[in-house]
Amino acid sequence: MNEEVWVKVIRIYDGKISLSMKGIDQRTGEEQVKDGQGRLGESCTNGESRGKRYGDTYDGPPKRKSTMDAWELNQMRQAYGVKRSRIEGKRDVEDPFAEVDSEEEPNKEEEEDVEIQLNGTVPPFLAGKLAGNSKTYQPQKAARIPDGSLERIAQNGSRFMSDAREKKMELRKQVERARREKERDADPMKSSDVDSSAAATAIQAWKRQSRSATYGIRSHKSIREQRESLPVFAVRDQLLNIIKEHDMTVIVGETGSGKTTQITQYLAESGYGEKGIVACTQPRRVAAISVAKRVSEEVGCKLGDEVGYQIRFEDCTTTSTIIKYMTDGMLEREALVDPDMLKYSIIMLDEAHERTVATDVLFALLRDAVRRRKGSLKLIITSATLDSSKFSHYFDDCPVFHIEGRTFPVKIYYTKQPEKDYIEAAIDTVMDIHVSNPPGDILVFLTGREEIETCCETIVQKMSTLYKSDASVSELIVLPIYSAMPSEMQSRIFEPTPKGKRKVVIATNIAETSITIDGIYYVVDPGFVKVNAYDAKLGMDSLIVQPISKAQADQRSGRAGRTGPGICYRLYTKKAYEREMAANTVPEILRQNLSNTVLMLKAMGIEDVVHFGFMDRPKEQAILAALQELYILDALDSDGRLTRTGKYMSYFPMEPLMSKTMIQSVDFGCSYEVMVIIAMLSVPDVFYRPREQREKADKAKQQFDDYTGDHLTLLNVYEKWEDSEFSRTWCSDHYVHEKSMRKARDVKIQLGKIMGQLDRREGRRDSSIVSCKGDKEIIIKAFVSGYFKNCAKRVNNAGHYDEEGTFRTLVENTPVHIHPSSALFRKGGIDYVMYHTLILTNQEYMQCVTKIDARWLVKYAPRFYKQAAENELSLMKKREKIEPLWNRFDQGQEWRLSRGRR
DNA sequence: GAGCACTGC
Repeated sequence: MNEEVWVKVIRIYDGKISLSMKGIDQRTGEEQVKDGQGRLGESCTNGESRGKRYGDTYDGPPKRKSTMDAWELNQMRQAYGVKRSRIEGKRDVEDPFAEVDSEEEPNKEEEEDVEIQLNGTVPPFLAGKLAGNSKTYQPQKAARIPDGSLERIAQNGSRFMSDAREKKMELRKQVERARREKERDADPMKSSDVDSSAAATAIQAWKRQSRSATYGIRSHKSIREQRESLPVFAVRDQLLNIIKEHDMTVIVGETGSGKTTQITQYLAESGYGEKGIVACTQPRRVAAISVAKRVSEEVGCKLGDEVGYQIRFEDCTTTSTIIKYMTDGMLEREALVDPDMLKYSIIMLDEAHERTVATDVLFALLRDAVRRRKGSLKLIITSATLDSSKFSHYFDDCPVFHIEGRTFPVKIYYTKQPEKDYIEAAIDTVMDIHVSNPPGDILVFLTGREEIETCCETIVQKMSTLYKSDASVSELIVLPIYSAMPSEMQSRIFEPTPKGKRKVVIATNIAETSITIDGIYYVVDPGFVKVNAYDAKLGMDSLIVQPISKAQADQRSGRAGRTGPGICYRLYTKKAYEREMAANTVPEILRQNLSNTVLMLKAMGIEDVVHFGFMDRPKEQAILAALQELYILDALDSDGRLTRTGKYMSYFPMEPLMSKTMIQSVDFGCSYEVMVIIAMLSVPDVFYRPREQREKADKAKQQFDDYTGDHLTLLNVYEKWEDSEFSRTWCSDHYVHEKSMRKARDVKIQLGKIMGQLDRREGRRDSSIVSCKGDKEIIIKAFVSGYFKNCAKRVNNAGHYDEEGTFRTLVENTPVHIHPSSALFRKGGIDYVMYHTLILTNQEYMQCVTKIDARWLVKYAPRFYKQAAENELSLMKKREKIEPLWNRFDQGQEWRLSRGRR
């Protein structure tokens, strides 16, 4: 009588086995689940309670539904042994993801044996173009002579640093040993804190220096006197004439010329403000805010009235705003909705020589807008001396206007011989300056946090022995600064130096442009910088130490001449400067993943991205890789045109993988959770880990760890912070960066707003932001549907489970490892993982890792993955014979996986 | 059992 068909489902998850029954009730047509004891569970085909899609017009990825459904139907048929028509009738639901929340999935028994293969997706519009070249893709290098002394030093690194590192390791081992012995002997109630050990306190000595804050020197001149004393004032009329006669002008304004604050005012005064807004872009937010503040004081208005600023989370402008300072990224996003820049009568791209990606994109967009608007839009580009002719040529051979700067002369010293060890040389130079030169603070440029800390410690140690042997030596205050440092500590470098003492600031690149410190008379420049070299083929970031460019070297030495004549000690030879250094730093756009930029261009209606009018065109392969990525994400169709999904993705200010995940999460019914996690992923690392308190910090982090991995760990952190009512003390108690958390909250709010805009666009009445209420698996599945490209399997070279913990990426088969900071580090029972980024340091590491079920890849990325057929060899076994490729060679059969090695 | 230049939307 009862025609129910029940199937036994064995579920192996996290090492536990559960047994349940699954079937279809013939009377109701509902799918049902029984637990191991035969009790009836909740129906699981009903997708209604899940989040809804963007209304009924959402068309989704065109081929996905059918492919996926076919596969699923097949699986169900095999598992259930039910007639085709019956299941298909049941599966005929609107929502392609109706099944995603089912507790049990068919075919669980095969979980351990799933093999995943790449489909070898090549976008039809790129067929043939990807051939071969990608193998030869090399990231650009800054140094001109690869075998020069600088490049050699950069590659070998500092011997001093490695020795210091070894010593510290040894010290830590000793401390650890002592701690263990103490624990064994003494009573366990007594805390044996590593932090209080003598060794640690010695290292700590320099950190305890602190001083009361008193700020800067105020000028006694009136605002008008100050304005008229600036070099740019002398050429005011001349400059306005040139701008009047030409649509585009390049201005070479040296530091201290007053161009940033004055030119906008001149333009407003001469009537440009009546036809539209006078805009001025800055590469950094702090610059936009502080300049706007200064100018509003000069104009004598409230900030936000006639003079305002706009940055990502803050729009301080009104309808009466005439002069607007903004970040370049902000203007770039405005170009999405208003490519002709109709709001503006004149736009000044300030600090253009810094060549941020946003400025580079704006170069081409604004040049076109100026040409289209025929005289009603003007463009000013400010640049350093070195590129002015290149800039002029690019902007239709426009005039170049020079404004002298107001800085003091800087005497430059080079070393006679290349320095063997730049850290040691830097330390010695600082000590030398302090002992034998007249007063004036010192600024040292190093490449990273570790170098800076070691350098600080060594100088403090050396100084303390010096004080003892020579009482006449004045005190040297040692101050580190780098971006990842908490802001309270950063502000210490601005405190004026007490009389009779000297300050040495040891900084990264942050002091090159972002931060200006008063009172610097001496600059020590070893000539190196840490840069990100992005490998487009592997999708891997790596931080490498490189020689700086001439422009950078000059920028650094210029930092000594801001308050008086200064001296710059370059720890390299004059020959190295002249012959080995590149003239300019390689623009960011040539070193970066371009998928977000390409998506924006496509969203602006620019079809031929490869031939877009960049000033420095990125390598074709980098653009093609971006196009391919966008195609895989369904942001582009098979002709390379923007899809609806792609359009929606472009509304989000983040990389495409994230925006895709965000959009997909609505269908999965967990958009709230995904929104929080994405916000957390788009801010700098939230976990604070001072090196003297590592163990405490690690313990604090473990409280948040989720067994599935780091994505849900981040969610935990945010929710706990929210529970604490966004408390600052909660952050410091749990070793969490408050600055990052607050930014994450801002991003979350912004994401919510964008989602709301999408809802309105789709005419939806209910919000698409829905919570899955603790269903972890759904959240991870949503991420898989966007991040399927970033997955790895735990296998060794021979294709077996790797005992050492090596994974291999599914796309390029690159060996990678779980980063020690991950919640999954050294955890067993993990076959497949999804990661957020790859970073190359000592090893290739996956950062932010979560374990996944391999079949989700086939289910949610059917265009990209397929399950290996039973009669085929294991993919890993085949790798011994076959080269896995995204078939770049054979246009005719581009859906085939790989090509035999002949 | 290890290491995170710097921005921006």
